[in-house]
Amino acid sequence: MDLINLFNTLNAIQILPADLQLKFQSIVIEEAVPKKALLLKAGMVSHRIYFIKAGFVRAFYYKDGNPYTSWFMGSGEIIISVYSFFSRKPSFENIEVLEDCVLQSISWDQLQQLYLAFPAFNITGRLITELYYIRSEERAIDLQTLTASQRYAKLLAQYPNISQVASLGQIATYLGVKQETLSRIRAK
Amino acid sequence: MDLINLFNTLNAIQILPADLQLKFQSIVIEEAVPKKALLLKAGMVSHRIYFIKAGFVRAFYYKDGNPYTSWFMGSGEIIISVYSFFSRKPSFENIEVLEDCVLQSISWDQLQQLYLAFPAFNITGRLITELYYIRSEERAIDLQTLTASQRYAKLLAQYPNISQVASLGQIATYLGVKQETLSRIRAK
DNA sequence: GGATTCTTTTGACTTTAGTCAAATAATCAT
DNA sequence: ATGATTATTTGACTAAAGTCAAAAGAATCC
Repeated sequence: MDLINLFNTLNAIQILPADLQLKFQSIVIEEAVPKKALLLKAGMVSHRIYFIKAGFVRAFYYKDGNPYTSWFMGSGEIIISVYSFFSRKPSFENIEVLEDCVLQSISWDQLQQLYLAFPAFNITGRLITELYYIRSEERAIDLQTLTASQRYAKLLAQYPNISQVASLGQIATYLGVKQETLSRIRAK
Repeated sequence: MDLINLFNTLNAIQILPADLQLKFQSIVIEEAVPKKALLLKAGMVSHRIYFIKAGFVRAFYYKDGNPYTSWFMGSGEIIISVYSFFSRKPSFENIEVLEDCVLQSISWDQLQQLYLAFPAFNITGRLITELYYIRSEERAIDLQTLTASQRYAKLLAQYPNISQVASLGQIATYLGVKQETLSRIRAK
């Protein structure tokens, strides 16, 4: 299996030794997941940690009956529903495929075994958790300090072709504005 | 030293065995910290994890020269600048005492020693980290889904006498509105 | 391929929040 | 205590975002 992209992402955090790379080769599974599939349903426990080899996904949750997007992720990124995956409790959010994906993943149990067998890999694990934490803080800071159009510009810089894969409404709830407002931000 | 409140908070997460309680007795230091003191200055690394026995604090950061409040914490709560404390890197945020405090704390090194000597305490540590993560996610969700006055009502429910210790401007930046707007929210 | 459904845009209007300035209230230092 | 400083409130106005409804544009399905 071609794990080059996954190794590139992990090596950027901390270099993976050769024996750990071999171990990955033996446990990672790869699957093609079509648009509209749900990787995680609210109420279920997140069991797997995924790497997006190709494709695009979003996470969303419901509040007072209305859907809100929590985040988007594209190829080269690692996806989990952080709270559910680490706490082993039911997720409040859903993860949905927006563009046909090739995903590579391992289970929570396999990850724990990697931590036991390769203690240095705990550092990578901790750093990934920190990256997620920082991302969550940054999101709150953006909502607190940026205007709606600044947040939209930032999202576009991160995912330049997001408009081709996510709907106006999905992007609007991520930004915290109504879709009519986002349409007008785009127009100018 | 009176660690009853601290033990109550930790026991609510996971029961602390007697020998660990004794260990705490020997390493926790208690200090009185006056209003306006800075527990952490941006650019410095967060070295200690504090328990607020009494008092009130806030964390804030600067963006484009303007201060923004990240969070408030009161007695019975555990405070750290999560990112800096765990990553051992300089903090982007400041922690400021808003009301004279009695703080109990241990250092990062001591915490690591507790993890080594009492492996089960890792679970408490992980749960505290999760609580912080959830708090950060909840903050983003509130900014995304609630109106300014709903956010203010929620803050008041959490810290009913916050107006006595935090200024209008400090609360306003936490809520993501101008202080004139918060003044008008209060008026009605 | 054309009707149906869903998504996005536009328009007119309302509500909410921001801006700037001045007035009032509260706090602090001597 | 009292004058000075700082914090909060209020007013009049502007800007931004929300609401509701309808029209235009895309995508999808027999």
